[in-house]
Amino acid sequence: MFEKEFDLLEEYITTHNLKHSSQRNDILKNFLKEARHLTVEELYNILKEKGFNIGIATVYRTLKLFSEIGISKELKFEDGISRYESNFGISHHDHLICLKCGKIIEIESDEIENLQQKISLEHNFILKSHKLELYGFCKECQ
Amino acid sequence: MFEKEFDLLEEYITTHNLKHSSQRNDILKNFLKEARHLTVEELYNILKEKGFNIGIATVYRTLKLFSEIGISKELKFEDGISRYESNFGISHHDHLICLKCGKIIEIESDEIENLQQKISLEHNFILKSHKLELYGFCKECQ
DNA sequence: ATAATATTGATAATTATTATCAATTTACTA
DNA sequence: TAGTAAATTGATAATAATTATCAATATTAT
Ligand SMILES: [Mn+2]
Ligand SMILES: [Mn+2]
Ligand SMILES: [Zn+2]
Ligand SMILES: [Zn+2]
Repeated sequence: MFEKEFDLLEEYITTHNLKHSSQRNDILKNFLKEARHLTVEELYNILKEKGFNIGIATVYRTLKLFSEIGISKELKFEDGISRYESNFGISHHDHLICLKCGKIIEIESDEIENLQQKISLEHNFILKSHKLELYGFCKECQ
Repeated sequence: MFEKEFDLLEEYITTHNLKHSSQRNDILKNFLKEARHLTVEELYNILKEKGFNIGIATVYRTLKLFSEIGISKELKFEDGISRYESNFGISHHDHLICLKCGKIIEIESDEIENLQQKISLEHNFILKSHKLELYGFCKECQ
C-alpha cells in the first residue's frame, strides 16, 4: 500500500543524503490512510491514539518535508491553520468549504482554470499558482 | 472628502450608542487617503510618521470596526497577515499578486463569478463568499 | 459640573508555528 | 562488529500577529 509515496520519500532520502526513520514512515502511512485536509494537531492526535509516541514537532517537520517532496500539499483556508492533503497522483483541484459543518468538497473545473489563465494574460501576468475557495453551506447544513 | 464613509461611521456610532473619538476619525481619513491593501502595521507607521500618537491596538480595533461597518474589507493573502482595503462603493473584485514585488492588481470577472455560482449549484451548495487569488509575476518582474 | 460609559494605549495573553539543542538513531567505514 | 560522523527526534523556548485586559482618559447626557 502507498508504494509510490514511499518510493518518492526513498528517492528524496537518497538524493539528499538523509537517513531513514521509523517516525517518518509511521507518519507517512497514517497520513495517507486518514482523511484529507487534516491539521498537524489532528494527525498528531490520531497517531497518539494509535499508540505512536511521536512528538508534535516531528509531525510539523515531516508534513513540511512531504510537501517539499510533493507527497503532500499544504493548504490554508480562512482560519489560517495549515492543513495537508495527499498530493501525489492527484490532479489540481479547488475547494468548497461549508461554514457550518466544515465539510470540504473538492472540485475540478477546466473552465475556471482557463479563465484564470486568460485574465492573467490580459494583465501581462505570468500565472504561477492560484487559490480558489468557495465558502457557503453544504446540502446537509442549509 | 470621504463624506460617505464618515456618514457610515456616524450612523454606526449613533445606532450602537458609541461615542466619537478623534483617533477613529484620524484613522479613517488616513486609511482612505493611503494605498489599498495596507497592513495594520503599515497604516500605524504612516500615522506615526505624520505625527499622530495612536496606539497600535487602536489601529487594530478600528480597522476591525470599519470592516464590521462595511467601510473596509479585510483580506488575507498567502503570508497570512491581515490587509485592509476601502470597500464602500467599491464592487467585488479578486486579486493578482506578484510574487516578486508584491504588487496587487485588482480584477473583475463576471465570467468567473458565474462559473463559481454554477459549480456551487451543481454541488447543492449555497455560496456565501469566495476567495480567488492569482499568484505570479507582474509585467515588470518577469 | 457630575455621572455613566465608551475609548484608548500599554502591555499581557494567546496560539500556531519554527528554532534550538542535547540525546538518540542511522549508516558508513575500518 | 565497533567506532564515528551526521541526521533525527522531542522537549521546550522563541517568534509573531492578533486579541484581551484594565487603569486612565475622553465623551455624552443630564
Ligand atoms: Mn483537496
Ligand atoms: Mn482589492
Ligand atoms: Zn455543512
Ligand atoms: Zn512584480
